[in-house]
Amino acid sequence: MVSKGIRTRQLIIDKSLQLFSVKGYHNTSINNILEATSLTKGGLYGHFSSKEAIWYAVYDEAVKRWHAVVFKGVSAIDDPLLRITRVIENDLMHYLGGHTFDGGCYFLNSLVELSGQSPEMSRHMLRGFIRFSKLFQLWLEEAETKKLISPGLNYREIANFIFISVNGAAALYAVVKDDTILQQTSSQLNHYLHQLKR
Amino acid sequence: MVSKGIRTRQLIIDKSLQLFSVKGYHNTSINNILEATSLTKGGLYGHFSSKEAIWYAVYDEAVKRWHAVVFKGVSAIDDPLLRITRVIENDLMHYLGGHTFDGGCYFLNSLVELSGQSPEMSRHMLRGFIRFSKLFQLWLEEAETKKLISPGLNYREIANFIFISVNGAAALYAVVKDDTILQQTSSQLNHYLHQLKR
DNA sequence: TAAAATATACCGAACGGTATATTTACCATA
DNA sequence: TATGGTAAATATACCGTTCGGTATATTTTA
Repeated sequence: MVSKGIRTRQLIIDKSLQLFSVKGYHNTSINNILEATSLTKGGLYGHFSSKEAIWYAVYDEAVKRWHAVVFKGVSAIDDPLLRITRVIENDLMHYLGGHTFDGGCYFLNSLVELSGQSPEMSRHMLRGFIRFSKLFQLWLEEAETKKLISPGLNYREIANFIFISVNGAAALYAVVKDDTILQQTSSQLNHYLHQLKR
Repeated sequence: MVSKGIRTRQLIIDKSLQLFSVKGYHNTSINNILEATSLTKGGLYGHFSSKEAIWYAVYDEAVKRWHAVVFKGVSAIDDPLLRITRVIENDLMHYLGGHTFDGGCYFLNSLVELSGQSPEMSRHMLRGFIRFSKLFQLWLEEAETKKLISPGLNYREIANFIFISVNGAAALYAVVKDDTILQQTSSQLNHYLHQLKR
């Protein structure tokens, strides 16, 4: 049995994650978190030294959940292009469409909210984004060596474009809350990837 | 000479627009606006009944400025596909890249921040987005009747995809602050549009 | 000089955070 | 298996500050 402290800490992270992704970081108050967790200040500040410390813990948790959804069944796929297709579909249909987080995409929300505010938190997220984009690049290069796509393409540009489109879809989906947005984006990116083939 | 009241009102809008787009709505306080405008509460609340009222006025002003940049020289273009290309380029290179607003794209920032918060403000923005997307659809239909693109395409899907990609680029550009993001997105969307041609 | 514009002083509430008191969980020992 | 001691976990009460907003006084404009 995991200790009570650990369980409470996880509860704070879980509830804060939902609150941050729905209301945003600044507009979520410590009191909101206390209400959601049925804790009091003592119970919370015994686990985290500040609101910002909660955010970092929440970020790690969010990455974990996102990763579990988006990379499900990917490693078993041989074709690097199919891997990309699968990741895009997982991200759009299962991560976003499956409402992994209530308020849409925690990462995009945090990114937009904090990009003009906290350089440190922004850089923290940016590193994650770049890693994601780099993975696409890697798979595209693998596709070229396997002669699956036309040679001489700009992989960084393509990878960034995919990443950008998926995030743009997340932004729009958060407002319209219409699954066709996700399906359409998935379909469009499929076509896009298909044109890269030789 | 325009009256002093009108000038002050405009000053409040101008400064708030910059603050909102950099810090976000919730994290911009009335005091921040007072500092930026060198006003006091009386001077501000004589022009606006609430912080939210300021937001709506700021939104209108932002639309006006965005419109002026994005549709510059567009009406003179006959080819509907070239009009789309031009709008995309204006949006990416001149609106975003020209730093029309200090903190990136005021619309995307507001959308993401308020989508889980204020249904009314969200709907207000959504209407603008839909109008923008509908314009692309209109131009795509025009392109079809002029036999410039392959028939039977899903214009709503294509229009949304363009819109999504441009907004995704805005999100990423706000953090990386690297113009190549804009150039790459522009280039990718150009290729994308090119493939629609018959 | 009347009206419009702005400043001043203040409101209750909520903010993030802390110091201290109290309760609860857990494990060694009986 | 029961119990006592102790550290971990949580609650309570409070801090100074800032929040959006208002009522009223003063100044400036026209």
